[in-house]
Amino acid sequence: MQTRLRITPKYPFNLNACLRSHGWASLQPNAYLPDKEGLLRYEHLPGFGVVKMEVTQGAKDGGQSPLTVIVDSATPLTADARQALRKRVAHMLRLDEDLQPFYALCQVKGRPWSGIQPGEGLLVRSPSIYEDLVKVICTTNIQWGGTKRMAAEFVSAFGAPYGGDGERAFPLPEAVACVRFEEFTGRVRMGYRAAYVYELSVGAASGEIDLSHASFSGLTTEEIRQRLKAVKGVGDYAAASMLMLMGRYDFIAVDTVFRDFMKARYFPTGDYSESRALEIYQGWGEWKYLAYWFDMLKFRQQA
DNA sequence: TTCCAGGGGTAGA
DNA sequence: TCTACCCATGGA
Repeated sequence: MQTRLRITPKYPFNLNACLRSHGWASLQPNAYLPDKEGLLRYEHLPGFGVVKMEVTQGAKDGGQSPLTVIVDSATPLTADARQALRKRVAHMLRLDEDLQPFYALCQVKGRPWSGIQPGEGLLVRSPSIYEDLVKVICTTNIQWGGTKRMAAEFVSAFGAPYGGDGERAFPLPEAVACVRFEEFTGRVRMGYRAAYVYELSVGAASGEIDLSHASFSGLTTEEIRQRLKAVKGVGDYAAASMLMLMGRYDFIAVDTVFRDFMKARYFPTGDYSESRALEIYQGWGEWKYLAYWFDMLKFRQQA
């Protein structure tokens, strides 16, 4: 059963540029479709089931060209499922996020930021905070290939299946919480991160850890940061990454990617220090992460 | 074989 | 608040 949904972006948006700008689009249950310049994902809609969806955009240069979502499901999409899916796609692609103040500041700051096309390079995220938290924990102290492997194993071991070909949606915390820790570590090789992901899943399933979007709305960035850091396995890097995914750009996630870029762009003589590196983006206020992110994207494009 | 990766928790100062 | 030390796992 196939359904086509059409979503017109409220602001300029370039799907392909967003999918290619960082790795989130290729972490299971997501996959980047290079030939279609689109996104494939298996999504679990509670009360309905698991669907397969492909998101593409008509115009290659983005703009406000409509997005097409082709949804495959075992039974016809209900009105509720259709609405839930629209909401999730919009959230994943940040279609409702107003970045006009950031783009205006970019024009003031000049190169390379003034060269940013609105809607390019935005960071794709997951429909749920739980999924992003698990994935961010799986980026810590490991190479990208390891993160992809862990996401794939986690989905394969605990995700709800779509059809019979092995494709699965991202697991719900309840699916993890209902097995013992020994079984969890036996099915997914996450190393010492396993304890963090398991504890997070048990807490989210029991309601002890509230990861609903609503529970974070209205909080200051610092309040959200403190809540995130209360999760075991989440330190400064992971909290900053999560804040970015949640649309708060006040903090920069300092990791090897940040350090390597800063050394290449601003400290080629080897006098790098973290505090001096962070000072460079101090004037960007609530847009520091995006300033750094686009600085890096433009630097890479140039290289 | 050794090092270290898109770090974080903990103990001790 | 800062620093050492330890943490599983796999790629280089």
